[in-house]
Amino acid sequence: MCATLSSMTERSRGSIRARVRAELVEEIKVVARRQLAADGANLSLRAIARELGMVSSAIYRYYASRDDLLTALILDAYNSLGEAAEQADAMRQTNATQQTDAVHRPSDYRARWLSVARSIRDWAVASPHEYALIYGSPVPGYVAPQDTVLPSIRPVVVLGGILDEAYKAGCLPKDFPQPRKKLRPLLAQVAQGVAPSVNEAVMARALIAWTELFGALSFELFGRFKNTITDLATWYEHQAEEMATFLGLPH
Amino acid sequence: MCATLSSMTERSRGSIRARVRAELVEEIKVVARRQLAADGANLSLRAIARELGMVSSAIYRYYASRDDLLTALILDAYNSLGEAAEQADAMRQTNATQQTDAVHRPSDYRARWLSVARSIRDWAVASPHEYALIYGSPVPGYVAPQDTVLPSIRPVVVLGGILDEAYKAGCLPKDFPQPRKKLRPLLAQVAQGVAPSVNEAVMARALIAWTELFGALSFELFGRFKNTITDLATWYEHQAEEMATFLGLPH
DNA sequence: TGTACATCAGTGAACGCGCGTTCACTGATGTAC
DNA sequence: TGTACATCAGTGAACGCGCGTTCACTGATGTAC
Repeated sequence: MCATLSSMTERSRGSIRARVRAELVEEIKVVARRQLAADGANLSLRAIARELGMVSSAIYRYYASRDDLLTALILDAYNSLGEAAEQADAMRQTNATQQTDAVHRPSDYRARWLSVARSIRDWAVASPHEYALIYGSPVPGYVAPQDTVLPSIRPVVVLGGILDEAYKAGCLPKDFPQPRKKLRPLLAQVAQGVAPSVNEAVMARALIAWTELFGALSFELFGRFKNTITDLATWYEHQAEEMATFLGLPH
Repeated sequence: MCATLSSMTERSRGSIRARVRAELVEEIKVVARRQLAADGANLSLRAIARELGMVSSAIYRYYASRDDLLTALILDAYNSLGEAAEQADAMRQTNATQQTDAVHRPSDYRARWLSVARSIRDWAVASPHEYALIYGSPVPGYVAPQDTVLPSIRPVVVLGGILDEAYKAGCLPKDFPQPRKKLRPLLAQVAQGVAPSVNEAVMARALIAWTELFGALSFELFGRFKNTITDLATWYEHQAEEMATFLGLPH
């Protein structure tokens, strides 16, 4: 592994080329994201190439097709949202730990829930077109490959983790209304991947809360609240709190 | 108003032409709707003309532009959903009235809520592309004209009406958590147009329930529950019930 | 250190297709006297 | 009832533009001896 100087030079030159390539791979996505803003998901390789001062066929050195580029954008969006949620929770968690010396107070779970919910909206408001890409109407003719599944559930995993811990700590009610029998095995399976110790009733409410938050973001970002609810940040905060209460997260 | 025979003949011939015209105005929309299914909101006048066996410029006898046609489709979608909701409520209401001779039982409001919620999903599942048109990501470059606003709130008005009556009949709790001060005037204004007698706290929960239901439909129709929740009808029903409870609608 | 070869980024032309919209026109249907 | 005129649906060509993708190519960068 210990390279000679000359081969080091060669390698670093090699890695320069690789780095330039990686930079262009990124820059194409940056330009593509900017185009999403103007034209929705109908992105045009030719327009991207134009903006980069390249010939349209040059894009094919970096992405095999338009759909490939779209997949890359979708993956990025999922991961960037997932990261935002994970970081928000990690920060909130360490803060809480510092304060009480690793003993969790019941109210921590609610604070973490709210903090993650907030981070999700912050991300969505900052990147509305990426939000539309992953949570808006599906792009006609485009089929998401299988490897978008894991990145796509990262935020659910974060929220699920909070509820899982809260449940294990005995901080969630156990008397939520039971969903119908038909639903229980389905909910149990979802719980297994997201909040393994939680029962079906809590899982059902978790999904409902999750659905509500994303419904709220879609309404906000797709302009359904124009001229009615104008203070959308406060309104979202209120919803996140109502949903925390709906889940039985203690104050 | 009593026309002579000859002028009758002329008029009926005239109205035949008008009827043929009206039929084509409709048929263009029918074909356009079918295309929405295949290509999303990027509908193509040329493709529509092709399917109708016309030349592309002939469409302009019926719609001034592509955007005009899109507006017509959006208006139709809103009205068709609005009608479905209104009818569902009207039917449920007359049934209940027949049974108890115009005296409303407290449980009627919950039944009406559930019935309208169900009708909204039924409509959405039957017309997924029209749903995407009005509740999916906005079409880039397209601005909805002002006259879509009224049709677009018809379902909210139906649900609002149910809550308004329930509230007046004293069937809804009055101790819901107060939203923050900042939100109250906004909520009061929404209530004024939809459920005038209801207070801000109930209005807030109504909006949350509404948001949840539409979030659920978007998740379902945009394929976010693939391979997880498979019995989507039952799952929606459960959500509608949880939201009815969230609103305090009595059993 | 220098030379011969391989890799790879980017070019430019082409293929074959799509689109919305305008415009002068033909010919049928409807109207007024 | 019959004729002269106006309305209107639909045509076909054209304008001016867009697109994704392929392919043979040039020339620079990197690699192996």
